[in-house]
Amino acid sequence: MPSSGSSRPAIPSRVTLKDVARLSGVSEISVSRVMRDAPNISKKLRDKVNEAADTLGYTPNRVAGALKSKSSKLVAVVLPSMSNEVFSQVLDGIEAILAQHGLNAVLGLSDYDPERELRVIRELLSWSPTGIILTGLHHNETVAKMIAQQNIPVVQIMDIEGTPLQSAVGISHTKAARAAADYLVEAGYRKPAYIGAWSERPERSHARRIAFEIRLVELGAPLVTHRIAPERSSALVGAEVTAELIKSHPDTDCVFYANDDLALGGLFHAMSAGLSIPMILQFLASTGSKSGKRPRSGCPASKHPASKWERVPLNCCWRPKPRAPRL
Amino acid sequence: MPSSGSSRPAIPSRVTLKDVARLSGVSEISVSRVMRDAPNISKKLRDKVNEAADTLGYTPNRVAGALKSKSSKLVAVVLPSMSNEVFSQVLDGIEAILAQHGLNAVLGLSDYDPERELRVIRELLSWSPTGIILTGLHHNETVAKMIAQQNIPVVQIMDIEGTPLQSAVGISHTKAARAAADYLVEAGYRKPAYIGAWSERPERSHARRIAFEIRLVELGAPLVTHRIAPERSSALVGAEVTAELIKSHPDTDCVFYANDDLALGGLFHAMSAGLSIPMILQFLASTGSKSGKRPRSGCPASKHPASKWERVPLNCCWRPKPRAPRL
DNA sequence: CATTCGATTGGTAACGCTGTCAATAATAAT
DNA sequence: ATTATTATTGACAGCGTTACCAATCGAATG
Repeated sequence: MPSSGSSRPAIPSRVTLKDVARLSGVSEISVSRVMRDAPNISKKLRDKVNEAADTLGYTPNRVAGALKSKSSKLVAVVLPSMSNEVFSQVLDGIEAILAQHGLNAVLGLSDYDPERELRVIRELLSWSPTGIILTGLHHNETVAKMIAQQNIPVVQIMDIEGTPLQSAVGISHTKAARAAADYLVEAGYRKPAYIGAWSERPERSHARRIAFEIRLVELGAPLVTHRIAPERSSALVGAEVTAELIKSHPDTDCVFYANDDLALGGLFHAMSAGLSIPMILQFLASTGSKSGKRPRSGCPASKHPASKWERVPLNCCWRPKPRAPRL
Repeated sequence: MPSSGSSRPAIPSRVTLKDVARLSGVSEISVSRVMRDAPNISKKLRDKVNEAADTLGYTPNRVAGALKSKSSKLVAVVLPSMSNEVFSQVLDGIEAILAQHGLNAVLGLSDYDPERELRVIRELLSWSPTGIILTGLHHNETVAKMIAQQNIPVVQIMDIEGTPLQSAVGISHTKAARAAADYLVEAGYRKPAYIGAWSERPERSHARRIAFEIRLVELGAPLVTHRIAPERSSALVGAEVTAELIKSHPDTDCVFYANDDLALGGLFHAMSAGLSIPMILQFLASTGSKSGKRPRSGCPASKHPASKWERVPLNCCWRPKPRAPRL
């Protein structure tokens, strides 16, 4: 109990470093170091502090720490929306790894609106995150400048075709679409069609379709037709558009869907219309459990076997400090 | 540019209140008030400050604000996982409303593990969130105590059967299951089966099954059989279990699935096995676009028509201060 | 005209923690 | 033994903002 007034119940004001320091008879900074698991702490001190902290039920105040160190254990994650299954899986993966490093995700959704995305990024940056994850590679100058000011790592996901601000993790939508075209033609299909939705809003789907079409022409099996629904993608739209497409182009022998839910709808239509769907088994197989622990080699956050240490850029662990060059 | 050394490029250190105050010739606190859109600010002052802030490209440092005010514009959101479609939709909805109020979600995933949930909650609370959203009603004393210490609003979601810490938003899984039983029996089905997965890990599904079974007995159409797969739910599991169940109990005329992906798998199986599925259209219809703006009446964050104001508990807007009683 | 009350602005002191620098003990090197 | 190096601990000063209190100004009151 940090402060106990005698007159009345007293506000159980937050337990701070100071309280722990007082109880354990060491300096505040030492408590701070123990809590952060810094290197070069004697076991004796560590034990003393931990005991006091447990007794008081101390929880570090990350806000104060972030203010002083100008970097928090938060990672800004900016996604376009949660409606697309892809992004919930992405977020799941992000969170899993962040958690292993004691980091937390602060989420921002742009709803595919660049202006809104800008606002969201600005908002999230005001939390001094230790890094930021953006979706896509198309970000304007303002974004670049804002992020540069904070000097934090940026990872852009979902796309790798273009120039990333720093680093990009994703797939080449062009190559993916070409691979799909190759696969279909090799499998013997010659009358491919394409179904997209929401007017191809996320540019990535447009890039995919174009690459798909070009490759098909190269392979001598050009697209029979394509449909881009104006609505957002959904299983219902997928089913309806598929029905219409098959009806007006009965010679179509395969369909490339821009989205998983569109494909699902198409699948429903095909099944109920009695069409043969040779790939359904593959689909089912790929719908298997998405969970399971993903082991990941991280930096050894709590082991400091050697001598001199420094924070690594990600700020989540320590590494040996390079020996300073003598003059 | 807050500080520009003449000797070298100089670190473009963060633009702060002080810089804005200097440029606009007012006090720091006034700048702070303008940025927070506090009441009782003259238009002249507001304009001066805003202009200076724009010139400098000032962005408030939420971390500092949170430290001083002991409350941030973050809302802690603790969900079990992102693998279940339900939770990504829930998160989508949460984010949409929070964004309207200038709040941001900090995400924590418990992976259905109470111990891990505790860690995550502790972690998130260290950011002085302005509120916290938990999943389910079953939380132990420690959680209750930690939250009580911070004195913030708690919303528990997904379930309303039990005693919430403060408030709960969700459905009655018991009633839902009974309603499903009623519906099926009324629709003429008499040989119901049940399929669940992952050993009924989230207690809610267990509650649902029991209520379903009881109601079915009451209605004179007891469960033919049930299957609880040990693996996590997935379409593949749904398909396999359905196949097995139908084979061993061919008289089954309807199935209650614990999860949407299980049901999807069941649907696939049924379709490819040529079974009639009277409800597929309903399913398709319900898979429609999940997006769309959800209008919501919030508190008027930026209007202060009257005289004396104070922060409202949620800390996202102002309300008139009640007149202090005279002695 | 003096007084009151509310509207508007400013000054000061933290919030709780960690970066920086410094001091002391312990150990190894010469 | 003496010096160099490393391991370990501490003191101090803010980080950038806002709570709290005080001051000023104007208009309305009596």
